[in-house]
Amino acid sequence: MGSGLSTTSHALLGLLVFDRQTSEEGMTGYELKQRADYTLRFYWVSPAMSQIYTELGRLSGQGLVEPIDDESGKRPTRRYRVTVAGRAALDTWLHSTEAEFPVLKHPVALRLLMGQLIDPRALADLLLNYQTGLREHRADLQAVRDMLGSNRETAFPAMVAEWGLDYYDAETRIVRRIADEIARSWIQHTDDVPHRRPRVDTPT
Amino acid sequence: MGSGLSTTSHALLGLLVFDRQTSEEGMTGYELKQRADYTLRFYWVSPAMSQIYTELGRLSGQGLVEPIDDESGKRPTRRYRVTVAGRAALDTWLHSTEAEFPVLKHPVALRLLMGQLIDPRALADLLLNYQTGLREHRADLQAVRDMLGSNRETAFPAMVAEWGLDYYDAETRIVRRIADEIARSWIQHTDDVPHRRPRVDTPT
DNA sequence: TGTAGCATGTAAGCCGTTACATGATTGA
DNA sequence: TCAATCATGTAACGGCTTACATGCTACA
Repeated sequence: MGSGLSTTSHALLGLLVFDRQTSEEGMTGYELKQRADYTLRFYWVSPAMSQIYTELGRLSGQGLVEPIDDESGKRPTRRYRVTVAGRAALDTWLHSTEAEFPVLKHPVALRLLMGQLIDPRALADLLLNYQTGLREHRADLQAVRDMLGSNRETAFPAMVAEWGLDYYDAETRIVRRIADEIARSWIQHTDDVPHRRPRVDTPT
Repeated sequence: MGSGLSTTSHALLGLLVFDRQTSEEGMTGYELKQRADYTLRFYWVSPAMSQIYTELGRLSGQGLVEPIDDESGKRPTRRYRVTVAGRAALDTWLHSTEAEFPVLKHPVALRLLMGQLIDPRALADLLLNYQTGLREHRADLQAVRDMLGSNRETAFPAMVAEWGLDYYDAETRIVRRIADEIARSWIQHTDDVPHRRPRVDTPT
């Protein structure tokens, strides 16, 4: 990364730029975490609280964000605001670095790859659980999309939310098809499935 | 993780179980890396060589794989074979741990989220490059799928490869739609979008 | 009164990468 | 002979998580 900042740093910087949520200026680490949980997790990750504070410290050290000690509230908190340098750093990142190809870590597909070693019932459960997870995630993301409405300022976040929804829909269709396929072929040859009875003893 | 092994460890253990590629018994770290590059990267990650050797050392230490010093070839190499305990550990992992929900790190979606800050031309490039990447990845995965043929032993890997292909197809459709949408709305309001360098108003 | 949420951090440690180091074999 | 590929590792370090530590505020 040109400036020595990770993608996560830039993502947080981006959240900070699109502040507009409270009447206060800037955001606290806590608020940042909430925002990350709300949206960022669907396309990137939601860093741990400790990581947020660490990044904020780093960004602060580079002068990309500016801490404002806010005593006005019921309790003193530290808010962070993007500086001009921070805004410039984000622009540079957006315009002069290539976007890497997405990385997908898919434990369900990984297990299905070894489907031969999995008990048919466990396999069915695996896909069923995943379908449930998909429904839940989709619902959460739908709430995000609804919240965004349809005004010009939120057009891009809304677009990305819809992208995510489409992705979940596609994934749901594919998994349903696979589950059906497996169920069918299981019924057809319950006699010769090459599955060894799983020894559930502890290794070593 | 029950046994203290990472998902990556189990993934490598899985590759080792479905050995069947050379006449030799077991696989070298190098071969394992090739296999990971070939398939694993689509659903999980392909660890660095150094990481492969580290994992092999760890698995070896736990008695889950067994090193075989092979002097028969032109040059001595160390092959690794899954032990009975290793096979049991994989079974345990597959049957008694829940599969987490997939994690997607999507730099393109992340940038699109901040689309407002991106120059329209750079934005178009971003999506164009991604579409190229999708085509390339799809072609690589198609080759994997073709290689797998349609016999009983490769049914699961083939299923997962097709899943991946469907995913790339869905993604391609979505991105094309988004790119069109952006192009259309850009043409519609070229009046209120700065034509040259985007000096979007600084917050504050 | 006590629990959930707000709020901020430090420390230990894992997972994984890049860089470094080494050397043999194959084929243009 | 020179580059690419095969082959195996160690060292330094970054990014991120969990666990730990602290304390205030709202509310049931």
